[in-house]
Amino acid sequence: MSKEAVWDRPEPPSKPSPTPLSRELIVGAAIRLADEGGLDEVSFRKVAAALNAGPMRLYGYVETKDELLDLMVDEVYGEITPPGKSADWREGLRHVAHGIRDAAKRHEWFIDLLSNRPHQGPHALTHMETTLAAVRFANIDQVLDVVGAVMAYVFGAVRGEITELRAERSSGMTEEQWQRASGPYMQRMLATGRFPTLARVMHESSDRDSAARFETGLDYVLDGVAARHSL
Amino acid sequence: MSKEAVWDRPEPPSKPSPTPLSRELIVGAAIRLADEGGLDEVSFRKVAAALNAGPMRLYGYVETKDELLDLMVDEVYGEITPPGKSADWREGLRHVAHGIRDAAKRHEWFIDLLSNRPHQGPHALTHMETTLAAVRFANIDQVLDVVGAVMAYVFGAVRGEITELRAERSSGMTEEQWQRASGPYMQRMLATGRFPTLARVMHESSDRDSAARFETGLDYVLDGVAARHSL
DNA sequence: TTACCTCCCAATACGCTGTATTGCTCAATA
DNA sequence: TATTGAGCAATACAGCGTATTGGGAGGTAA
Repeated sequence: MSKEAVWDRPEPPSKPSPTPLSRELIVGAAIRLADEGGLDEVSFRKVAAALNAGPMRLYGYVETKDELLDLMVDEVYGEITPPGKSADWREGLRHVAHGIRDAAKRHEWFIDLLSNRPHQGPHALTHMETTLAAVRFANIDQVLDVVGAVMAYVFGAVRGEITELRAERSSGMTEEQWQRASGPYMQRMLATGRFPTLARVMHESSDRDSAARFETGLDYVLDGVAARHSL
Repeated sequence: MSKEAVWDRPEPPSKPSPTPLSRELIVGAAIRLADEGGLDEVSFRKVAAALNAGPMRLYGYVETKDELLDLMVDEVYGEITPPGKSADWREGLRHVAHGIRDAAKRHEWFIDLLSNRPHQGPHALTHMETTLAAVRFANIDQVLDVVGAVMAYVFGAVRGEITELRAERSSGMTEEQWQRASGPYMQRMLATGRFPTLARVMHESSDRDSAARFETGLDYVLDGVAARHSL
């Protein structure tokens, strides 16, 4: 007795055309996810899903999640254009500073991945190389000090900007004044009278834009370098 | 028919004497765990276990894990002694800088919690208040710029130090030289000849201790402030 | 052509996370 | 004494990184 045909038999799982994968594709997808939804969106499961793959397939290309994050960081370093061959160390360091700041604004998660592990990817190394090369002092120890200090300032300042930006976004968007943004709690604290200077700052300071503040701080550092080494 | 006695009946769960709890106890336990094993050791389950309690009991005192982390951060701010009433703004800012650096060395996780959210706990606010008050410039905008720049440098520099320290610890302990520490990979990269300045730095720079480098950078910033505002 | 082997991928599984929900037990009140 | 309320423990759920397992396709040997 021949069985009747089953016309509407569902396709067997049907291989949703297993996309060929690569490290670049994976890192790219992870960066896209992180740009859109923050680092929380970067999980092996989600990255894989974005590439029509099962989570475990990624392990063929990337050993651990930490490695994926390292690759993402290095990719960002790759986006930063190196300083030109100008003889002016100030100009060179300014270029580097803005390069990092701009990259961090494009990829807000970048700054969160700084504390994990020193950056030794190829792009990070070339970035370091060109930065060091931009400061042509005779004394190599001085070069290290100067570059180290500028980088420290830049990372710290950018971290602050991003943090502030996130706070504004999460606490109701577009509050132009910080004290309004942090709402009743801050008002109450200031009302205690225990923070007179803080209160004065809140009320009397003109809220200058963040780019200008970044620039001012950078000027302090560069001026300090010039003063110390009398350049 | 009377049942035989069961002499070795296990005690019913027996209430392991439910320790009284408090926010301070919880935050204290969390800090201790983080100091010993890093932020990964701070989970509601582990903190609760350290206090002989079930995980869910903590929710009576702390709303979310983020709140717990905020409390930990504020506790650290509380440990930092404020600058004295000296009239010297340089001295004041130096004191603040070292206070933060020392605290971060005691609690390495502190620096990891900086990017999450602006610090507005009571101790953080007093810290900010005393810091601002230490810089008695007439122009309040200048005060903000200066304090902002110094804090940015300090946080960035400390982040770098901690990161380096962790890398040394994880890659085989006590390698005095960075290039040796990062092992064959770094050697290969330098051997490519693509990083001449980096190579020169690695080989020729004297490895000065991190405290001195921190100090030098801080001097740059303070000198720059003095130069810009001609003090 | 048929049998087998190998490699790649998917599925499953484990232990961990933060936290919502449920249920129990004891103390104080009506 | 009966009832209610509070506080805590236990359970449950969805997500995580990743180790392990299993199956199906492709190439090779008989």
